[in-house]
Amino acid sequence: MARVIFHIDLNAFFASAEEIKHPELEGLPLAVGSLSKRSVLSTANYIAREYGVHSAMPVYEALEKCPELVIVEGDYNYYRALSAQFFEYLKRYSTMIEIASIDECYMDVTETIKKYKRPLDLAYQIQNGVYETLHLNVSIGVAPNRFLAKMASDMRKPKGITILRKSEIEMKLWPLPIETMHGIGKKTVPQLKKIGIETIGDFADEANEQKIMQLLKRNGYSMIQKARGNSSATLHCSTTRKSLSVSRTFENDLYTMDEVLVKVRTLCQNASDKLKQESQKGKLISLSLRDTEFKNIVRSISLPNYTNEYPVLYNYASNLVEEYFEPVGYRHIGIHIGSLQNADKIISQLSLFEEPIQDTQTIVEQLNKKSEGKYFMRASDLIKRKDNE
DNA sequence: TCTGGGGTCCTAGGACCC
DNA sequence: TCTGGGGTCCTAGGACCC
Repeated sequence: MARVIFHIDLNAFFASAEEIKHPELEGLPLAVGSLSKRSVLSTANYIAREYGVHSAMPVYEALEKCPELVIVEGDYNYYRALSAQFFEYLKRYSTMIEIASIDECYMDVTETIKKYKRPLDLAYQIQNGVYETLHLNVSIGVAPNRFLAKMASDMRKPKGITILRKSEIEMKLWPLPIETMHGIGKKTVPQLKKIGIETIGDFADEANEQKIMQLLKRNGYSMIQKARGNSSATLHCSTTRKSLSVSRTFENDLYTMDEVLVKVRTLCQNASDKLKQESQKGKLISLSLRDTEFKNIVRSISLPNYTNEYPVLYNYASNLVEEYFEPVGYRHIGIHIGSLQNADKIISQLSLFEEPIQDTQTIVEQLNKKSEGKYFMRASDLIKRKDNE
């Protein structure tokens, strides 16, 4: 049965949120970023965009394009709270909501829309309702599946409502340049152009199918189906997070291991705080290092137990640092915690199989004992020893 | 004065087990 | 004895998105 999917997108969300907080800034070119020298913009309002300023643009470059640009330091707790209100408001229209990011979601309104005379009435009601309740503008795409709804909401911004029926894709979707296709990024675009794919229509064309499949492998098939209007209408409404990360770019590059360890300590503390706040524990820790040449390495290790304790995280993270540090100059460090589980669930799983529950204190003591007399121990050795015990 | 921070998903090779 | 195939886990890296 055909579904009706809305894709709802908050327009220039962070910038609009700042205009609510600071009404005096309305009418000025405004961007949210950070004032440190290596920062880039998160969002620019539509006035700033007229100067060619856009998100992910380095601050210095944005100021070259628009010297009068007002840059506000981001207040992400405030944005998260506002975003939660936005999704809460939408729930009155349908509980089948897939949150795609802080400022956009998909909503299955197949049932809701039956109560409306004209299908677009619901979209207008939501658009007006969000503005009246939260003073935020949204664009809405209306389509039979997720991909088309997303493409539709992108077609008119800000404050647009766009319907994209499958019968209309030849006219409305296929003429668009391939770089506007959701899921095709800046690495793939030049490769596609090389084989003569310039538009979404070219991508959907059966004559190009073999070439595209060769280039994009397995992913190619589902992308081709999307371009032909055949993507899934099933929403993923679960909100369980799978990983969590904290990272920082530093104003000055770090050249010594001690400097790196100091930063890693703080990042692990932050990661631990966030995990505890959400009652999550992780079983995988990764350290990412970006050097002055912008080369990234990521080194990870599976932990013997789920944890959210700072001493444990730091122990493994510092082992990774000591194992892989090179005096090349690092501009960015990240700590990533994966394989997350709800903390309560872990306990019940353990007791179910009657495995010994090792409390954090014990682990820390063991780790400390093993490190005695040594400058450091490789994380992999720790795991091996654990397995042999 | 080059290029943030927080996510998701996919691929691919090797280890290891049966 | 010269060599299989399937499944799963671990690790590294990369593309993409907002």
